[in-house]
Amino acid sequence: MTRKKIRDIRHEEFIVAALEATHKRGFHAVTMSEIAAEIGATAASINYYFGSKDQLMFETMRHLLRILGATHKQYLDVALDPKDRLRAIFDAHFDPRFFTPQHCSFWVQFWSAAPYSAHLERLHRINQSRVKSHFRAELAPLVPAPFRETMRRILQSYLDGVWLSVAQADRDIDPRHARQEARALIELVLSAEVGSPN
Amino acid sequence: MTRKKIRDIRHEEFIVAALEATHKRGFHAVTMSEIAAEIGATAASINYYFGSKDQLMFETMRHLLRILGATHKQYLDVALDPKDRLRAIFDAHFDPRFFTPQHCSFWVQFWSAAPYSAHLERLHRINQSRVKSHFRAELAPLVPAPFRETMRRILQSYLDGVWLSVAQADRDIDPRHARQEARALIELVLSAEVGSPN
DNA sequence: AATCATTTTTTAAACGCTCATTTAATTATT
DNA sequence: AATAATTAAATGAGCGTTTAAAAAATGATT
Repeated sequence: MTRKKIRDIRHEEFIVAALEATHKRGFHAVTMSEIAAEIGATAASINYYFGSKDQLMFETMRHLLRILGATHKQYLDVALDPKDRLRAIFDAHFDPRFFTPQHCSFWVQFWSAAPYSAHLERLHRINQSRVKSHFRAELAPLVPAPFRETMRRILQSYLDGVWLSVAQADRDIDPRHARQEARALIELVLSAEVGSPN
Repeated sequence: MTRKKIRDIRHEEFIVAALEATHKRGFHAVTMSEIAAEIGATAASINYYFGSKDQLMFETMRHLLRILGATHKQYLDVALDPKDRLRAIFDAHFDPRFFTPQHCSFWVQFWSAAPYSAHLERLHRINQSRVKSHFRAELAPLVPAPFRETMRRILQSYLDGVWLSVAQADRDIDPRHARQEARALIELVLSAEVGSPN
């Protein structure tokens, strides 16, 4: 019997509402009332369930991270070789379940606000080191050590950059295309002719 | 006679103050008083010179764009071949005069806030299409047409991503190193073996 | 040089508004 | 009847902006 408790239902609803409202109005501009209105509720009930606005935003980001983690795991489970495992990182980030305008907006704005809140900062650090170690692990069998860190930073910056430009909507959301370009970049990185200056 | 008018002096001072204060407190969190305090002035005088907080932030970004534009021009002036011209884009963005923690913070937060303000949005669109056409022009002699747009998006996303990760201070500011990695990426892109799937 | 009117620059204080949060009461559920 | 969920209204703090007055700079006239 998967009879959900009301508490869990509201939790989910408000998080979806926060994503939608943030996308519409911006991370800082959005108000409790706007978020609540998204599901026909009232600002006070957010505090009843989450305690504060900050906490709601925090939980919303954790929600995104859970989706990302689960999606990543799925791709890893079907990966056949090291290259597949590297692709899995991008495939997860660019999965249609994760790569949506709402999520992009929230994602980018949350991270750019993170350095100014100890609470959010912590989440950022955890996530960042998780992604970093994933990249390192997957690159290990593919790229010789001296170039590995450079390649990792290139891939990781690219990944961040895609989100940024999508959040600014000068690029449409197209998961399939995003994945395709990520693969192109992966090919470039893996085909690197070592040390060809000028 | 370079006797500056007080108006120009204050303009400059407040813009520097805005960069510093924003870096410390965050784009949205920072207050007029904090910015003014940065140079021992008072919030009201910001409005005297700029009219509003929004306008100050707007002018501050224009200031950054002017620095970037001038720096870029310098590099273009000494570029000897197409590859140099492509490098010039990255060299300008990663020039020590431009690539500072304060500028990074402001840069990233400004752009992520831009979609929610018509005023800022306009600045974003102008800048974005400027950068885009620069990339296109410089890539034209270097990359065959069918792959040019993909390569451009890869380079541009990478560029954005570097800023994002620097703003989050999980990567130290090191202009020389940033440039070096950008060159590595350029080499990758230019050495692309066309159409090598799987 | 000195005075004084005029303009520019600066500030302290007041204003008004928004918004997150709290409280106390109401409605729904068990 | 008791507990959980929800809300309307009150609270209070923070902030950008306005205003009116003070202070500083300017410059014309002795």
